[in-house]
This record gives sequence, structure tokens and C-alpha cells, in this order.
Amino acid sequence: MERDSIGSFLNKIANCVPGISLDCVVFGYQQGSLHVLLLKYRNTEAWALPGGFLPRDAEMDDAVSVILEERTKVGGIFMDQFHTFSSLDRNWDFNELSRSTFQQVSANWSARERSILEPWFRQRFISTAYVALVDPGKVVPKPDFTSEECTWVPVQHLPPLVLDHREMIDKALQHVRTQVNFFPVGRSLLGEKFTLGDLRSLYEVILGKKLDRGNFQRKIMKLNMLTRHEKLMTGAQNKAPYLYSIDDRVYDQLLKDGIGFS
Amino acid sequence: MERDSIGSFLNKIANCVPGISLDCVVFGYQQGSLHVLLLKYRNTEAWALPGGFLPRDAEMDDAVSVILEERTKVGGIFMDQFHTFSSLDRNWDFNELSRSTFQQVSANWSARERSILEPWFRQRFISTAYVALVDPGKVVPKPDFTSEECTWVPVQHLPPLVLDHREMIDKALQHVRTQVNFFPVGRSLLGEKFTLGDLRSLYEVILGKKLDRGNFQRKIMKLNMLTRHEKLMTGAQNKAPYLYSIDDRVYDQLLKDGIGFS
DNA sequence: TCAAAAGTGTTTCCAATACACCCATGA
DNA sequence: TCATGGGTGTATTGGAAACACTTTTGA
Repeated sequence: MERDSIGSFLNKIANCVPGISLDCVVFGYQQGSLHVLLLKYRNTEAWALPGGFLPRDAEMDDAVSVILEERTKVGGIFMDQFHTFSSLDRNWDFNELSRSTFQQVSANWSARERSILEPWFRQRFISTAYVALVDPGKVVPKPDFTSEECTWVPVQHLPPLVLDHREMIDKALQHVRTQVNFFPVGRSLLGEKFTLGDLRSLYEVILGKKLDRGNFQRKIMKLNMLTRHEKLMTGAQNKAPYLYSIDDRVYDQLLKDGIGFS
Repeated sequence: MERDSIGSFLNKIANCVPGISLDCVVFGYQQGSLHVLLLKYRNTEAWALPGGFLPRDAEMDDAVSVILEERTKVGGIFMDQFHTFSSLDRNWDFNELSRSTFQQVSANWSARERSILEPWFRQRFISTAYVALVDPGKVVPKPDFTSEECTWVPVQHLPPLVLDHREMIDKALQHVRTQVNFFPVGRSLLGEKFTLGDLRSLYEVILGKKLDRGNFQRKIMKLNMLTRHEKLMTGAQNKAPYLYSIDDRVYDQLLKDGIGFS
């Protein structure tokens, strides 16, 4: 923990609801696979989800927005609360990794700091978790003061995670899958313009199965939610695909009833 | 509040996590419509969902099980956490009804009791809410010590509810609708034996739309989840329908992938 | 000219829908 | 015999799935 940040952190948590924490599973789509935004604690090999606490005077959704904006420098990110985690042993004695990570993080606390922070972090935390969807191209990941790194990690190769953060990611992914028809996955996870191939492989990655190219294109185009733009010349020796962008009006309308993909 | 119960209640909440509460939206199916289990506070016209607090040494799911069993005298009820409610003004000053109800309930507290209970109940409560599905035929509703009545109320005719309990019911119903393919609605909400008409109108009530009788029957029967029993003679001047029961093995298997009803 | 991927067309199949018909029951 | 609702049959339709054909691009 950086010395100069502890002071403001002490002030902050004094004004937060004790026993409650917030965690964010931020999904991004990059290089053909789903990524999660993770933080790496200083001088450890332990990783964690972006998170924080609930200010006494804040709505929970707003608190999560602030956390997301702090880590990504992007505002207005799509998010959805999906579960509240509350195991009895949800504290920093959760397992060996959590224990040793906490030890490392708290190593250079002063006696006074320790007297406040120890009891705070030793509590059982009830954590309400959110999923968020964002285009990594827009994000500038910023570590918080306990961490030395904040980066995108592919969901297939998750590093060791503290507490039950691994379970959170699993459950978040499951939630995105069941809600895929009602989440703006296309708009949130892709950039302004994209090819139908991009969109299709995004859906393939989320759903975990191959989709027929022809059928996908016809289905999407029939929904009338895309505007066609110029072609994308990649330099590959194949036909150049068109770029498309989303027509927000039509898209919002479609989302209400769910954009159907079995 | 009954005088003799306050003592044990004081002990109980001393061992509960402060700031956290639990609420249950218990759905039952009766007389062709969905009902919710509600409690009516003594000497008021205010109603509330069954709920409680989280013991420091209990898992949340277990705590909810206990609450459900206390109110229904039935064990093993199907339940699912669906949302955590956390508005800034989630306390007993939430609105006029909540305020006056609290005043009524707390009217005859002693000074000592008040010194403990006032701060407890004045807090902002973060409440994690669960849906539960149960056959009202199995339930023996039991009021808690703050309430004079515990009964089933049809969702179309909800009485005035304290706090944001109305919103909870709405959100719970919505959740059941989206999860209908993954919840054991047939098994949980109906008795041991039922007719296909019963099952169909249950689905109609949940989904809020008419289903074609013939198509419904064929679809259900093709799933192979029902065993046919004797006919049900109602005395009505029409053909007697068969009774069916659910084959748990097949049913559990089907639920994993979702029993499909658009 | 060739490989690779985009765009589009065609065929098949199944499930959802609509509705018809007969059957059993008790008034 | 009649009204009522249960059980079953059938025709139609639309979308899902599989796959073929053509086009475009740069090597």
C-alpha cells in the first residue's frame, strides 16, 4: 500500500458501511476472446477483481459506477448486479493465498493504521457483485493503491485469485450467458464500427459454441439494427468485409424483448 | 410486539450482522392465481414480506431456510436469491406507512429495549431478497411476534406494504418469469398429483398469457416427465382429466437445460 | 490463378401455432 | 341429449440448421 494513500483510505472507509463490499467482474472482448479486468497486489502473485466499499451516503449502483470509472477512466459503462456473496468465511482468512496476500499488503502499516484497518479487514464481508461490459479499446486500466498492475486477463487463463473471486467470475459469466439476449453485448463490448465476423465471434465466445456464419448474418441483418459503412481492408488475401455500426434506436427497442440467440 | 418475545429477540439480533436483512418473496399457487405469503403488523393495516436477519455464524442460504421454515412449517422449500436492495433511504423512515408502522410496533417498548432496538431499526438496511416457491396446501402460515396475521394474498390485490416490499415482489415475479425454464415450478407449486389443466394454468398465470391447450399437452407429454395415474372425478359435467405426477429423475435432468416455454 | 473469407441463396427439417374432431361426464 | 372440458389429430408456417455457390481480395 502506498504510504501517502493510506490516510485518504482511512478517511474513506470511516464513511463506508461496515461489513459490505462491492466487486466488479468487468468483461472485455479482445483478440477473439473474453477478458476480465484484474488487479495484481504489490509484491505478490495474487490477483483480485476491482472492488470497493459502499459509502454511507451513496446508492450502491452509484458506488459501483465510481469504482468502474476509477479503474477504467470510462464513464457510463453497462453494468448489472448479479449476486451477493456471503460465505461465513468470506474474510482474509478465506484461504492460504488470501491470508498471505493480506499479510503482504498490510506489512508496512503503522500501529495506528493497523488498529483501524485490521478490524476492518478481518470482518466477514458480504459482497454484492456486479458484471460490467466494456470495450477494452476505450479503457485505460488504472491500478488502485494496493496493486501494482491492472490489466485484462483472458477468462481461459485466470491467475490465482484471492477470496472467492474465481467463483464470482464463473457466476458472472454464467449470468451473462443467460442474459445475453437482454444485455447490449454488441454495443458494449465492440468498438463503434465492427464487422459481422467480429460480432459473430463475440457471440461464439460468450455462448461457448460455434454459430453458422450464413445463418448468423441473415438473422442479424433481418433485425435492421445495423448500418453498413465502408469496407475494411485488412491486407488479407480475401474479400474485404463491410464495417457496421449499431442503430441505437432499433437496438434499444430490440433489447426490451431480447435479441434471440439460442 | 409480544412482551415475552422481545427478550429473545434482543438476544437474537445481538448475534446478527448489523445493517443486513433478508426478505423472502414466497409464491404459492391457489385457486388459479399466484399468491404471496404476507404478514400483517399488529394494530395496523401495514403488511410485509417474511424476513429476518443474518446470524453472524450462519450462511445466508441457511438463514433464509430457517425464516421460511418458521413461517410455513415446511422444510426443503425451493428458493433462489434474486437481488440485493440497498436504497439510501431503506430504513423505517422510508415513507409514511413505514414510519407509522414502526411507531405502532415500537409503542410499548421499555426504555431499555428502546435503547437497543431503536438504533438497530433506524439503520439503513441492505436487504438480500430471495424468491421461494411452495405448495400452499403444505403450508401452515405462522405469524411472527410482531404480526397478527400471516396469510396468502393474491399478487393482483396486494395490500399496502412497508418499505420497498412492493418493488421486491414485482422484481421477484419478473425473476420467476425469466427463470421459469430453470425453476421447478411444476414440482414446487403444485401438489403431488395434478391435472394437465392445473399445470397449464399455472404456466399461464406465471407467464401472463394464454397457452394453447392441445399444444401444451403434447409438448409436456413428449418430455416424458409425467407419470399418468387415475382419473380425477370432480363431479363436473365433462370428461374427467387424468392425474399426473412428476418423475423426479427426468424432471431434474430437464431442468438443467431448461424446460422450454416461450 | 489460387486460397481464404465474405456475402448470399437453397433446401431440409422441426417446432410453434391454429384449429378440428371425437370422447367422457353429469345435468 | 346437451354443454363442457379433456385427449388427440392435422395442416400450416416460420425459423433453425446445414451447406452450396458466387464474389472479392492480395499473394
